Amino acid sequence: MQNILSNIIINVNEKLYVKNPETSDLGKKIIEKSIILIDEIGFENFTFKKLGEKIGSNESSIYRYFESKHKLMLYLSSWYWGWIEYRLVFETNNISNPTEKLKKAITIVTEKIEDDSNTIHINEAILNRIIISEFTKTILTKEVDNENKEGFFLVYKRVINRIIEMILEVNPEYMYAKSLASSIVEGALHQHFLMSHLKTITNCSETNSPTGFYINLITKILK
Amino acid sequence: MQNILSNIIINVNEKLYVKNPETSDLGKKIIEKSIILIDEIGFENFTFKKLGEKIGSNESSIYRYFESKHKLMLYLSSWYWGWIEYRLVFETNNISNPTEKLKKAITIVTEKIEDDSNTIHINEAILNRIIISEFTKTILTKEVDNENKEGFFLVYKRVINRIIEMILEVNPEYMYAKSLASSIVEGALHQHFLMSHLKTITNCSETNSPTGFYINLITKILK
DNA sequence: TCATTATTGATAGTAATACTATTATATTTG
DNA sequence: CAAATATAATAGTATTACTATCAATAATGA
Repeated sequence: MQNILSNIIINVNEKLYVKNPETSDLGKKIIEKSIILIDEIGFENFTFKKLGEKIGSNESSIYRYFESKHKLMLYLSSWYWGWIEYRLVFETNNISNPTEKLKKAITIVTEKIEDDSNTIHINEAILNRIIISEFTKTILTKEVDNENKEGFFLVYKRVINRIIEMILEVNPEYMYAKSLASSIVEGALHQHFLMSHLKTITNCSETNSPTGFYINLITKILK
Repeated sequence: MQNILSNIIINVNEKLYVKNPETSDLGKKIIEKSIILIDEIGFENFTFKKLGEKIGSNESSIYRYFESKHKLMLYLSSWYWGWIEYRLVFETNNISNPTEKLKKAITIVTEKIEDDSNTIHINEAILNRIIISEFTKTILTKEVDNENKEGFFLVYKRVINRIIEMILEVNPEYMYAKSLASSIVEGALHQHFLMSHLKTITNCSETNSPTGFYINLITKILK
C-alpha cells in the first residue's frame, strides 16, 4: 500500500488557491509548515506573517499561493478528505461482506491517524489533529452556502456519501443513513477533541478509541 | 409552566462578565441585540462597534459589561445551556419511566426551539440558531483547557451529565453512555446546521426533525 | 436638595490583522 | 544571454480589538 499511495496526488479544487502549491518548493513548504504552525498556535492565532517567518519567506509571497488563511484551511481540509476518500475506496475495495466493509470504512474515518504514508511534505498525524480542531469551523460560517456552491465541500460530502451507500448496503430499510453517516464523521472528530480537552463527557481515551464506540453503535442500529 | 419559568433567573458564571448585564437596561439591551446581530451577520463579522450602533450606545460602554466578544458568546452559551438544563429538570421531573424520561430529555436537546418562554429580552428561537452556528466554535479553541478550568463549560457539561444518568437508568450495561450523550447534544446542533446548509448529507428537514433520528437511535442502542 | 457616586457617551489612541501595491532582486528557461 | 517568472522587501490601508481619558448625565443617600 505504501508504494502505491506514494504516487497518488490528491486533487484539490482549483478555486482554493491562486497558484498551485504542489508546483514549487515554496508552495510545498507553505503546506508543510502551515499544518505545523496551525497545530501549534491554532487557526485564530495563525497569520501569513508568522508563517512567513517560520519558513524564512515573506508574507507577500504566501499571498501569491493563497488569497486568505481561510482558503488555505479549506485547501488543507480538501486534501485531508481527499486522502481519506482514497483510503476509503482502496482499503474497502476487496471486502465483499457489507458489514465488514462498513466497519472498515468507519475505522478509517474514526481512528487516530498516524503519519505512515509517503507524502513527503504532509504529516497526516498533525493534519488529523488540526482537522479535529479546525475543520468544523470552516463549515460553520456565514459564507457556507456560497462556498458550498463553489464546490469547496465536495470531497467531504463525497466521503459521507460513500458511507451512506455502505450503510444502505447493510440495511436498505434504515431511514436515517444520511444523518447517521454525517454524524459519525463529524462526531468522531468531536469525540477526539473531547478526549484531549473535556475528558469527563466522553468514554473515549487512548485505550478506548472512538472507533469502538461507533462500531458498537452501527452494529446495534443496523441489525 | 409559563408563569413559573417567567420568574426563573438563569445563573451565569460571574467570570464571564465585567458587570452583570441583568442589572441594567443597557446590559439587557446588549444581550437582546447581540443575539439578533450575531444571528444576522455571524460571530466572525460581529463587533462591539456594530453592536453599539445597533443599540444606540457606545463601543466603550459595552466593554464595561464584557471584556471581549468571545466572553459575551460564552455568556450567551451559558445562559442557553442553563435554560436547557432548567427545562430538562422541570419537564422530566414527573416522568417515572426511564425510557420515557430519556426520550423527553432528548426531545428537549434536539428539537428546534420556539420563542415561547417569558424571558423578555431573550428570544430563545434566535438564541438557538446562534448556538447551532456558533457554540461549537467557542469550545474549539486553544484556550479551551484554561476556560474549562475556569468553569466556563460547566453548565454544558451538566446538561450532558444529566443525559448520561438517564441513559444509564435505561441501560446500566451500556458502555458508552458519556460518548452517546455528548454526541447527541453536539450532533443535534450539527444536524440542524446541515438541514439549513448541507441538505444532501442529512435526512432531517422541516418535517423530519433531528429528534426523530435520535429517538430512533437510542431505542435501538439501549434495548 | 445638594453633593457624591455611578453610569454612560464621546473621542482619541495603539498594536495587530488581513490584506494590496510597488519595486527590486534572484532564478529559471528558451 | 535575454526574457520571463518567482520571490523578497517595503510601504501602505482599512478594520479590529481593544485601553485610556474626560465629559455629561442619572441615580442615590445624608
